[in-house]
Amino acid sequence: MRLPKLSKLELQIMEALWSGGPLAIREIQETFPQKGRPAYTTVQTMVYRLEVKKALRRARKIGNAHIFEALLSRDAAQRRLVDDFLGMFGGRMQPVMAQLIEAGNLTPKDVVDAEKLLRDLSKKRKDA
Amino acid sequence: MRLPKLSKLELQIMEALWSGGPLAIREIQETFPQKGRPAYTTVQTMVYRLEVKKALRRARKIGNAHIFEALLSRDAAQRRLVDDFLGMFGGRMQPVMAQLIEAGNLTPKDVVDAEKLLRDLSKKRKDA
DNA sequence: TAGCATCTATTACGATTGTAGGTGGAAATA
DNA sequence: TATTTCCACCTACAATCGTAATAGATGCTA
Repeated sequence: MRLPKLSKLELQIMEALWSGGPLAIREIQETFPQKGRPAYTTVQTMVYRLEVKKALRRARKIGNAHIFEALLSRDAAQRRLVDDFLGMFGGRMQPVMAQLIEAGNLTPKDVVDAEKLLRDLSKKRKDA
Repeated sequence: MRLPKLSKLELQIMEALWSGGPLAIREIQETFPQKGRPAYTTVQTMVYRLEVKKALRRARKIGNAHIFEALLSRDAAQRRLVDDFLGMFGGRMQPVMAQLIEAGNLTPKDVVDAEKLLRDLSKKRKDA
């Protein structure tokens, strides 16, 4: 399981750790908007499961509370996400782009940004 | 359940109907590559579940075999897919594009195609 | 120190997904 | 017609996910 598959809720928990550094369960729970915030033990369960998947680990303890930190990087998790998503489209990029554009998810600005990113990237690769 | 969520296998079954027209279970099963092809009854189970979700229906009968046809359009299904996917990224397009580019899934040609699509689309919208 | 608040650890349960076996009936074929 | 093949329908089961309750341990506070 080199790149574990994470569900949406698991992703949200990882996001808390990625952007907020090592956190306790309670702190992770509080990163969710009050409206519809999952119960403490729900977050706890998911954290334990993420631990089993080696996506995070117990870094240290404060009082009797464990502090968890991400093991899996945001980038790796998102790579897996993208791969699965492309798999849903038969691995072909074209229909994905078409869908994004048709549905209005992809704006002209996004495309311009993408071009710039591509340019920067190919430059970096040449330099390296 | 206006736009039902479909799993990967369900998607593949729908894909068979979208591209192959109304089909019997056996025919759907045979659209899968021999290597790793799911059992007949596996396909059957998924078809029944898609029926419950109103993603397809029994169109007619040939002999004692039912012929199924898609009710849900490919476009609608993919829209749902994209929405869920974006939801995983917090609904922001930017990190998605960044990820696609970093991972090499999005090539310069894809971006050029995207531009053309965007132009055509804005033209069509103006005309309409 | 007694009690309240907070954590941990364990257990449970329904829904969804992928997987498929078994049984009985219908159709094609020998 | 007898037999083989195919199909429909029902049932089952393990894994994952979201949800959370409960019980027991620990730590803070009056």
